[in-house]
Amino acid sequence: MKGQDVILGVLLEAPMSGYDIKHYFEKHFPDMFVASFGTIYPTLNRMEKEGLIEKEIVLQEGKPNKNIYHITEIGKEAFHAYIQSPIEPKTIKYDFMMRLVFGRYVSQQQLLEWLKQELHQLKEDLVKLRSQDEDPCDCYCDCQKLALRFGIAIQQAGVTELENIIDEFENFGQKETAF
Amino acid sequence: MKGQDVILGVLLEAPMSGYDIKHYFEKHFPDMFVASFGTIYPTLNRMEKEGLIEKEIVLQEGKPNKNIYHITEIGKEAFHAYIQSPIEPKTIKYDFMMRLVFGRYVSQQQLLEWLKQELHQLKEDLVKLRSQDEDPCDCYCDCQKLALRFGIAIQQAGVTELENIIDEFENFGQKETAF
DNA sequence: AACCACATGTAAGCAGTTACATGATTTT
DNA sequence: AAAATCATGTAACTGCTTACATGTGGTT
Repeated sequence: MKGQDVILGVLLEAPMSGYDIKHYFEKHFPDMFVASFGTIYPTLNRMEKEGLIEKEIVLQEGKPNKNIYHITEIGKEAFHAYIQSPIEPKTIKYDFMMRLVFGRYVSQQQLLEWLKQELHQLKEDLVKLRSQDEDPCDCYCDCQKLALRFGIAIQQAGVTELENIIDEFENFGQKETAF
Repeated sequence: MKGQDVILGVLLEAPMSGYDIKHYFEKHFPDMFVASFGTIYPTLNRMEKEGLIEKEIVLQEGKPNKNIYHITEIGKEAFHAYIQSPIEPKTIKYDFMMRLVFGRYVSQQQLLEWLKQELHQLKEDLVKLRSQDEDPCDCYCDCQKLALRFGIAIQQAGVTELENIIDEFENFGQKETAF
């Protein structure tokens, strides 16, 4: 799964600009895929050259022009090649987890700060996912609801466990260093 | 967090070869960090040149020689620079989740297969984590136990939710297409 | 006979990031 | 006056992957 595959997937739903695509990613695929403009724009240009997508320049007043891309037949074929390929194993780079593993090399205060920081982040993400789940504007198909539900379950578990860990830490852990 | 930082972290615990480091990663950091030999060996060579680590060649009989690396003072400083830098946001590339989102473009059979496949994978990973948690040979510090506990909680939630989803799918979902 | 574990390494390539450049409009 | 939103793009770089090369000894 690379940028191209995900871009084709969203263009299958509706024609969009690179700018739109990035915001679509951020809204609908948090914790699934990240892409910066530096990836999206060059990828779109390459895809257009290869005939996977076609550009339509939309003139706007007071705003820069938009390049609206729509998927071609060749693009649809490329998407189906992806969707029928074997699922790639997930890859995670979870710095917070690494910090935990290396926790013995920092102070208890530092560790607690990290825990609280991560909890804050997880909670924020969870709120986003839930609001998306309840939003009737995004007319999700059942599959998208499934993905959302799966994501929420995992996120919720992370929040709960972190809360427990922080609780224990504040009630027992800190004392060990304090005395 | 890049390869170098994690390598320094494990060398802080014990001197190791590149081969050992990879296996250490796989055992202790599943779902946190992945690195292939193609990353590890060149990184180790670069780090040696920069004076972060030092090599000791251990001759072995019947086996190839080993390059055992140990961390230097400069290496320890580099590790502390990492551990005191702000935590990087986690990055995930979760193909399975993407497939779910794009699920409407495939058959119900395909979707169910994906769900079962992912459940199998998650369960396998969970078993690994649990066996590590119970293994007294790896004398973990409290922080490592915390990391493990956090990882297990998330993994367990994924397994449970997927099982529910598959259950519902087999009892209701399939009928819609079958009749 | 084939394959896996042990052990290290190189070369080519790729996907993606960061930082920069441009520039109007709207909000704080 | 400053910052954010809208909108696209390039150039330099980096971190990593894939595939290959090499070779012994033990297992199936």
